[in-house]
Amino acid sequence: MSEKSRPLRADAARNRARVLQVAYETFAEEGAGVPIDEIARRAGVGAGTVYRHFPTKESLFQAIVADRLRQIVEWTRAQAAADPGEGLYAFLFQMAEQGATDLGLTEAFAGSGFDLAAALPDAEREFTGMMAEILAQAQRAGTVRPDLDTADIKTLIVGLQAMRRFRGDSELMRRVYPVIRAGLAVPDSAETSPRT
Amino acid sequence: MSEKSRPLRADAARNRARVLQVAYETFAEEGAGVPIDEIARRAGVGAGTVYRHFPTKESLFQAIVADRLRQIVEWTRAQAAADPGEGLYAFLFQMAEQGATDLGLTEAFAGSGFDLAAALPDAEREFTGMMAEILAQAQRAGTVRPDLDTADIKTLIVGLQAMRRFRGDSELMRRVYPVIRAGLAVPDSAETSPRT
DNA sequence: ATACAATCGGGGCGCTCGTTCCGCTTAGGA
DNA sequence: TCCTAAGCGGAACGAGCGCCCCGATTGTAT
Repeated sequence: MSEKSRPLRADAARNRARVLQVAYETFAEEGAGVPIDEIARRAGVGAGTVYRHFPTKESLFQAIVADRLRQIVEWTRAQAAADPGEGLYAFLFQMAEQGATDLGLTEAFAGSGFDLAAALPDAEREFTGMMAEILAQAQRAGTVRPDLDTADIKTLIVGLQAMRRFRGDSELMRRVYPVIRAGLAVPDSAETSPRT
Repeated sequence: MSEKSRPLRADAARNRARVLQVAYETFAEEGAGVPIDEIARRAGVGAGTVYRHFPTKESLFQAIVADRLRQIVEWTRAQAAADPGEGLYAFLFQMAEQGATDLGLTEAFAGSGFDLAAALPDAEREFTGMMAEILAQAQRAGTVRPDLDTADIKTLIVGLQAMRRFRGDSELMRRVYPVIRAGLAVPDSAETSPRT
């Protein structure tokens, strides 16, 4: 519908790109709660300039999250193509690491005052579709227990990101990741859970 | 130092108790971000009354978290005494369920703008001590892998609470809890983690 | 019943933050 | 170079919220 109606003046295009870049970094560092003024200041523009390009703070945040999701889908597909059995694990632990570096994405994922599926239905659909693919791949390869679906994976991502954010350093990798990995592996015998 | 300097008037004592109770429920429902006015309204008092009993919003929140931690320590010790091997799991999944019902506690635990150890050093110490006990118990009983410490358990709690909050219903129990349980169990062979 | 101090309530101050407005600046075609 | 409209910045507005203040109220000792 609203393609490039007019070519956008050179300085305006420059500012828009700069705002996007700075907003990405700032949301990653500070989360969705950061004031627009802070983003404007870091970008070296006035608040009005931000609002000319993005009608609300929410829309700016959404634009960045959508872009981020697209990057992750692309990265993950490449990983899964290289090693189908490991793709799901690579994806999972990559998402966990995002918890340490990208607070905005983590919040968007955990649904802290932001409904991903409602705000970005297309991006969410593609993301979930990609998850379904690599999960099925891993299950076919026998590296992940078969009684899990994409909703479970999403839940684990939210948990892993929270853990990663809680623990600042890579201790998480050395201790908790193996626990999760062991939990996701196909159980040896018939029983899925030891008790109850 | 500041014991009961004076007996506190009857209506004042009543209001104080009412504020505490209502604040507990409100923080649990809405999280630490809820306005003091909302708590005052629900308690049927003025905002000034809240501030006479608790000098800051933060101090009210702390009082409630401290109380909550004490309850959990007590409950968990009883569970662990009944079944040493299961105590750690009972504790872990109980904490996860708190994620669904007590947002305030979850935030305090995850450190969302609240440093538990700094704000309530005594309560935090007792809580961590209790965790060390039941973890050692479970490891002695052979139900939990030995290469984990209390920091790992805290990390898992943060993750589990985030997951429980993300998923509204008890699906979590049926799918994700067994994964965590399987991950925490003592590995069959020598290897702790399959790869890398 | 009376008096007085403890307590109460809620309006108000000060600050933060999202969003808007408008007079000034400047890109870029003629 | 000149003109015009696109674009700019940041002051300002309104809403939300923590916390304080003070005149009105009420428990309680006498």
